[in-house]
Amino acid sequence: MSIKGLFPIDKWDFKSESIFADLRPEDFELLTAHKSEHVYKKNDILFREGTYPSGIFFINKGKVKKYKVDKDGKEQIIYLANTAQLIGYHAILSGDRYPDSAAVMEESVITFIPKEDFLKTLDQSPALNKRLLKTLSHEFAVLANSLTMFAQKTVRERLALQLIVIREKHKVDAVEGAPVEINISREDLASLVGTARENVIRILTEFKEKGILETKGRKIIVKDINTLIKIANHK
Amino acid sequence: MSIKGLFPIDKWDFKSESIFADLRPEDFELLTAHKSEHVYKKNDILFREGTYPSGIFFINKGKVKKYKVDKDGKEQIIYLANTAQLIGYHAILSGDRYPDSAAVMEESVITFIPKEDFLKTLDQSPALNKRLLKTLSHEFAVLANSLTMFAQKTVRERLALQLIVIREKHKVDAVEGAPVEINISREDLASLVGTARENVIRILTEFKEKGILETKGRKIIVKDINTLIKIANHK
DNA sequence: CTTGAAAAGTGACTTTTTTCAATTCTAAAA
DNA sequence: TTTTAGAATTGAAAAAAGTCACTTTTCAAG
Repeated sequence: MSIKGLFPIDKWDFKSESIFADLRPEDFELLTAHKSEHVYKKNDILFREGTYPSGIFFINKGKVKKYKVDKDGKEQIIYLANTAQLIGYHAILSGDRYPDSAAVMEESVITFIPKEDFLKTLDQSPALNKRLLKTLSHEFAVLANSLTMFAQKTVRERLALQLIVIREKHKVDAVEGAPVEINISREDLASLVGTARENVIRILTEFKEKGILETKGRKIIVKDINTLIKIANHK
Repeated sequence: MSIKGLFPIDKWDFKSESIFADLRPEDFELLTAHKSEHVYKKNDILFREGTYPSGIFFINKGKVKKYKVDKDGKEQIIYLANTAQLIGYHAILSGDRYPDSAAVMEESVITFIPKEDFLKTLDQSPALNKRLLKTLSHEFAVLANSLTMFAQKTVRERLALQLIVIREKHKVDAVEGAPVEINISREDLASLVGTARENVIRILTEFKEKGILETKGRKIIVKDINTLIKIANHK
């Protein structure tokens, strides 16, 4: 997935290839033996930083934020996970506690798979091992990229970049052809970009005045993605 | 490794448990069948971002920086690797190109293991698979932590934190009992902290005036680690 | 259709960080 | 020991980002 060749999205977001794509039927059987499905409401919490993991979560449909909270309660969003993505496996693999929290951003349908089944499947499936190694090292590269972005880009550039990335993500669940409406609170946007809410609002206003985007209630509609790309790449 | 219980270093740095610790002898044999050892000089480059990986590098003794360079040539250090650490495996696992570059920071002895041997060993060793999954997910957590730090802490706080982390790393190769001399250019320090060199220098001067550290030529000696910890944690 | 609480937006001001243009220092090589 | 290039340092000014106090808008429950 790329925008005019300029913007390889998988440099900025995790590949969406399914982690379970090449499992043998018997492995898939074992993995999903005790799965359960739930509908979560907005703001429901899937897991909390510092607790021990009980299983993994597959997002059938919806949006989930992974975030960390610092001493002052300030939230930092690490990643926005979408429909068809799996979360919560890092802690199980590392044998440690969850390094971050996860909360549902809009009503979502999510499948839970107990830790034991995941680990058992991992023991008997070389394909799953290989796939997870690939996924994790790719995720690492994406995160390293984010780090560089935080260290070197201005808030304005980071916001432009995130708007592009979020818009791409929204496409997954969007109606074909219709303009993509980005539905995210200014607070979450600020937390994703790593700045204050007021700052985000000011820059959004500037973008609106320049015709780069429009708002419809609280939703954001990108009108001029090329300028947004230019801004994100500037420096 | 922790400092007064306050500061779990493995939250800020990768575990130094050897990745090869629990390999069977025959797997270790296969892995090291075609290894080669070289002495690298300061500023030698091990690999460059965007190139295809040819193997993995084990640091027998020395210091290596992993970094990314942006369009303007500005360098961002992602990680400082030390004696007994392994680098360059992410790209091989992801099946992609190197996401960052690696350069030697001081004369270093480094063992090279060809990609083919690494992959073959990976195919026949469940222990290596397990260990790598554990390592990668831990590394991911550390990087997520760094990201949060970049997004939420001031330059002053980040510099304090990095000084603590670097000092811990220097201990590995330091003479027992002697004061730890941090040997890093202001430029590299700035690149690690994600700011301008001048900014680093000003804050170092401030720390010096407050008796938190001393300099000996270009080397930095931490005198009051507790204050440094307080500064790093403030917010 | 109202309405109240949460979210969004504004303005003024402060602090932090960057930038640029010097000058001084350090360490390695001659 | 001297030389000298690269590294470190300093000062001043501009720009970016953060903070605080407040007003307006939105949206969903009643």
